[in-house]
Amino acid sequence: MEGLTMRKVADALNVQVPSLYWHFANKDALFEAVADRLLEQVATTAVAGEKWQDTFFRISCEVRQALLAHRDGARFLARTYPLSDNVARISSQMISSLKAAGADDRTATWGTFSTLYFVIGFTIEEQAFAEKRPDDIQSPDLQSLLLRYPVAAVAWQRILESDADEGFHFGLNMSLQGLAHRL
Amino acid sequence: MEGLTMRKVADALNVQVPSLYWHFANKDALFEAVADRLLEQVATTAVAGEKWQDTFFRISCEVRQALLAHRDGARFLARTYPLSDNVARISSQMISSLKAAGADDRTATWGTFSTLYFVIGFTIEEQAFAEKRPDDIQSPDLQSLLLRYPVAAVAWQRILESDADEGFHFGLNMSLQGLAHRL
DNA sequence: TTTTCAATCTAACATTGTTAGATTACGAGG
DNA sequence: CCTCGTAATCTAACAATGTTAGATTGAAAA
Repeated sequence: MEGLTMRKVADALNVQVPSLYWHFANKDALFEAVADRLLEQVATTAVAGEKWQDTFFRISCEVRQALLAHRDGARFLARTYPLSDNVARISSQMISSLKAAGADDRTATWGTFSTLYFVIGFTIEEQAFAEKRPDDIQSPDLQSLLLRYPVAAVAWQRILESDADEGFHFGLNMSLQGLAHRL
Repeated sequence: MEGLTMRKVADALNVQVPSLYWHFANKDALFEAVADRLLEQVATTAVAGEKWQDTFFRISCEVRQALLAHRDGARFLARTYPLSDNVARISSQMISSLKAAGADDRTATWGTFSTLYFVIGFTIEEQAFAEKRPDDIQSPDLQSLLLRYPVAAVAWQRILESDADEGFHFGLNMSLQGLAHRL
């Protein structure tokens, strides 16, 4: 993320840097557009008659995969609150599927966004962890930390050894069950 | 976040810039330390005999408040995966409270971190939204977006008008109920 | 008194985001 | 065919940033 500079973008486009400022007000605006592009292929087709749990599960996985597909993808999305076409389309599909199952406005809205907040939060940490250099993992500071917090040490070992999908599916199903409890 | 430069840190400490590099390898390392400091006051006292739901609720609120207390607090935390004292203490308390209620290792670990992922994801968006300039809210582009996605428009209006606490409590209780379903 | 070393300093460098203003390309109107 | 306007790019430069090399301080240890 720190490596994506206006000059590198311009080089990739075979163009000089100031030309970018004709199309985007500043670097933030360009980054916002980049972040939004990540979600372009998510929830492009609505599946008729699908159970809301399946809709939520499918779209959540799509969002996660879309963010994982590019380095720092999740952090790009977290930079700005996106009131964009893509976010509107994605959230509309989720909200509609909940309403079709009888949810009221409040439950549909917060149920949808709470689920998305988990997805984003999880993927940020997943990606930050995946890009973490492994030499930090075995530093003496960390070893002493594990000794002082044995409960956390066990949890971290589990996180290290297990598939990331497992944690994601656990948390996602947890959210869905909590949401089902409201319906 | 973009405004926090090494020079401003040095100025605030009445010190020249290169002195900072004696204490931190680079800007990233300093930022990591800053992010960790945000969580210093969270979960400092364990409440004996507390129900795990109350522990989760209390610590989650403390984390959110700690991040909201400083500009871009949540984004600072999201920059790096923190294997720190503070995170170990916080997660240990949550995991222990779940195990005391009979949860197995897997449920305790992923239940704790899934809840924290929601807290972080929610707070990132809450903070990004709060610092968004209001002139963007009424742009013609956004107005056309609301017309094209009426379902999302209703949801956004609800989010705009409602207290942020309401959404946070909804999502948090949703997670806790989903987690209770596993026990 | 000398030595050592943690901590700070001065000076400089390459890179970054951004702006001002000149230049090109090209379709519309006379 | 010429002219004009404007979308889009360019050249040149600026201030600010992260970072490093190497000199200097100050005080505790030998």
